[in-house]
Amino acid sequence: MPKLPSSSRSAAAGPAQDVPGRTPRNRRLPAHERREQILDAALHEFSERGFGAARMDDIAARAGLSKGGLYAHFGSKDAVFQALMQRMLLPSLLFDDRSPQAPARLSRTSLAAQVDGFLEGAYARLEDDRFIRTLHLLIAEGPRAPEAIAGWRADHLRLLHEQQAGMRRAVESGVMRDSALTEMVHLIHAPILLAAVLKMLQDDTHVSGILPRLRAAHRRLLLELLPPESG
Amino acid sequence: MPKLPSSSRSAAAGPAQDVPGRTPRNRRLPAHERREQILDAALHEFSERGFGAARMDDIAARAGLSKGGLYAHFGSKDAVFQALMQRMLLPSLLFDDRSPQAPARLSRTSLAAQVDGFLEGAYARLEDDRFIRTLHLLIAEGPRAPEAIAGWRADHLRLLHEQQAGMRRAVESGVMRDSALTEMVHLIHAPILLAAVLKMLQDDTHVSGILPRLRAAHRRLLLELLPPESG
Amino acid sequence: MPKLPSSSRSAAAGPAQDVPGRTPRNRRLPAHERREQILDAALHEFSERGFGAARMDDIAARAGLSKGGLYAHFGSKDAVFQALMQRMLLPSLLFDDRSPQAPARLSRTSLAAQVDGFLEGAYARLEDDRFIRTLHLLIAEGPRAPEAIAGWRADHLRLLHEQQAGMRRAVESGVMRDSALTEMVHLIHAPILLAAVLKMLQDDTHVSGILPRLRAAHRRLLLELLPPESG
Amino acid sequence: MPKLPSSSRSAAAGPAQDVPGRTPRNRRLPAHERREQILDAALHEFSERGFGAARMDDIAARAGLSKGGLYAHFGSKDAVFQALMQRMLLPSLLFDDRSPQAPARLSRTSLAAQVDGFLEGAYARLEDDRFIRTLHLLIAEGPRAPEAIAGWRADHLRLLHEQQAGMRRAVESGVMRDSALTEMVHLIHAPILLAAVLKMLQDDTHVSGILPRLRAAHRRLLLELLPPESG
DNA sequence: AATGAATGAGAGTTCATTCAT
DNA sequence: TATGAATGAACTCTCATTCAT
Repeated sequence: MPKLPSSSRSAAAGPAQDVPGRTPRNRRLPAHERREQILDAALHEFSERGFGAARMDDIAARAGLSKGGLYAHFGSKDAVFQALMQRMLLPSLLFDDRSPQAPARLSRTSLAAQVDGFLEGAYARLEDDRFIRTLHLLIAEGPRAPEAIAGWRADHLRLLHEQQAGMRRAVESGVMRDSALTEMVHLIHAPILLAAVLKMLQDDTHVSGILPRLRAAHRRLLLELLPPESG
Repeated sequence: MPKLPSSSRSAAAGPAQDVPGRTPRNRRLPAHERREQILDAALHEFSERGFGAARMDDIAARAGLSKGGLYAHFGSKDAVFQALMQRMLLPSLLFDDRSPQAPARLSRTSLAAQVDGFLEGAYARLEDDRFIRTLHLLIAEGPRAPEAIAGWRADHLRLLHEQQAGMRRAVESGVMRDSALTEMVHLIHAPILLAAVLKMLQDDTHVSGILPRLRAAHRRLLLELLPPESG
Repeated sequence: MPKLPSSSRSAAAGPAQDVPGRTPRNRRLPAHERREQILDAALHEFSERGFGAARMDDIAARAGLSKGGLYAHFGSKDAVFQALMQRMLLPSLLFDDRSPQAPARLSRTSLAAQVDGFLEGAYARLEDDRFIRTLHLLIAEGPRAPEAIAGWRADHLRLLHEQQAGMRRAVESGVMRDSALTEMVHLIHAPILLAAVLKMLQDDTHVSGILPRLRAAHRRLLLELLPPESG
Repeated sequence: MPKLPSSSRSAAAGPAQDVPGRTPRNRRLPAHERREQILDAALHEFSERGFGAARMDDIAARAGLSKGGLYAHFGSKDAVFQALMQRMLLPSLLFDDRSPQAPARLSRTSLAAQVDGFLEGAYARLEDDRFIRTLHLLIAEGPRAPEAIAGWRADHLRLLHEQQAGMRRAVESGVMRDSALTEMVHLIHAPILLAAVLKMLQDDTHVSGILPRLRAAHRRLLLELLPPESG
């Protein structure tokens, strides 16, 4: 029986040594750049292995310095995590402000264009590995960083409220129909979250097969329900 | 920067010692029962702390035996996790088969009833702590148990395919309208996943405030798009 | 690093599960037979893995009963070891009394015959796996069982003294020459010990190639030095 | 039956705590020196208790660092053992090259001198505790480190072949007699192995009483058989 | 700022031994 | 006697953190 070293490391996940010293040890980097490199490395390791299983050694190696050097920038593993959460959850990471709102005087054509702009932004973000990793980390380890999460929560609520208000105005001004979607903007975003979770759980080939169809159906949904009744 | 005591244990989760000897050490249980107890305990500990931070001691204590005794039933922490995933994902996790399908000859009334049945089942499950825990664990630690996940994937795909086929038949037979929802059943389920993720991330008071409104809007969405054109 | 299950078990030695339940669980065997079976199993496991690494489970399984059953016969792992040593070191395990001695009136012919008898016995024992295992165990773990070893020591000394006395008489009576070999009988046995140790350390093919040549040279040595000068 | 306390620890060997902090914790030693200290400590512990019963804590303590520090130098207990075997077996363990060979033009006097040199080296090594420990470890735990052993095997065979060839040349050039000893050099070394094994198994007082006599007889054996017939 | 040897508190795992059945 | 679930004390190994250099 081959000796499996420890059991707290997934057999499925490749060892971090496979990507040794991604950054080739640039000495004495400006502190700010180093912090960014470290947080990039931390995002990778945390989302790959989870907070508990990620090792400071691996984060340091991926950031191109030694474990000791890492501690010159962050006082603890938790500090790295908190800082990462802070950076991740800067406004509009999960949602940007391009979701269909209601600028004055909106022709149907421009509504379709706006929907397409929204979808383009949202589904493009799904292709960004960092976005998926971030969301995964948020879901998986969020409860570990309640304060950081609190910031995200507030942000998230504010954005949704703004969008909801915009919807309401759009309906009142007649550029959008009153529908389930304008009643709860959550419904507009739900398919994107679904897609993101699928990317976390299903294999890539299946997801990349489904994504375009999901996007098309999502577009159809929005264009079926958002435009005003007549025209 | 405040120094966190040990850093690898969540500050949010209370220590397991707070609930000592939950099961009062029933000696010599039939192996089958013990396994169930252990998996129950494991679900609790894993979802509370994550796989990495959960301790075999705590799982054992919660299951009412010693750590050594635990190892008589599962050869490793990973094995516990695998078995847990196996057991959890037997009944299709995210969906049951009550989502709106198309029995022959369906009046609009019965479609509404069917929609309500679907929503009732889905949103009731959201109130089940075990469901949320399980889904959280699936998302957070899924990649750790690729084989167990593979089973879930297959299940999930099969169910979706069946539902999609049902939708197609319903459209062809005229009991449902051709819409974004019938084109991609995913869109029907997306709001529920959104709700589940909100439950994981937002505080309970906010979520319980939103949930009924989300459910109402979800219902409205389905009833706006599913029924056939005429009526 | 692939996860190796435990580290205290040699990767080179096959797991004991490979030979599961060598004896097919005969229930309620006479105590004496069971003890013998257990000691056989223990000899195998101890010599294969060493005392420390041998497991009571494996010994029990090899003996055809459960761990609990084993403890009905021996109170502890040490007790098994002690009993094994006792049994192993019954007189003349390592040496028998056929080494060349001096019966009255010994022609040179019969000396050669006696040498051959001695060699036959000694080198035949080298082919006996149990002999090699026993000697290996004696060397490897002897210090663990000082009392058992004490018995062997006494035996060993007594036998050598007898042989030495026999040699002296043979020289005095003129049937053997006074030589290094008669001065120290140890020298007569040394090549056999060498062969045994080689069997423990070198690979079988090499040893089986060397053994006949060693035996021939050993024979030549004895016949060169033991017979009286003239004739 | 007297119950032995823990049973997996030899009653004969004193606990390592009796010699606490043998090395007074020199912090930050160069890695190379530390490795040597660790291997020294490992030789002691392994040979005292056997591989299985030796504890990493004790090895670390004896080497003057903490258990964790030990693992910075060797990845596992097995790795320590392998490295130890490697180091131990570099200089040919059992034989050096001073065994009687045949330099050109060798008078009988110088042959005797050469024999004495050989015996001096061999029996001096028997007084070296490290030699006995090493040999004991090789016999007792050799099968655990097949790769390390492979190196030793090759070495051992090479040395014997060279000696054998030297013997053949010595016989052909007439400086040695053709005898059992020149036919198989093993016979020359056998008494030394016997002495070593006796040191492992018999008590010191007995062995130190026998050793000089064995050495004398060994000398006599060589001088009786090696010199050429004439004189 | 950076390095990496060293620490030390666990955590996972093993296994001799016990004991209810 | 026999079974095998259960115990608990070790033991190996890990890793966040410290600190001499």
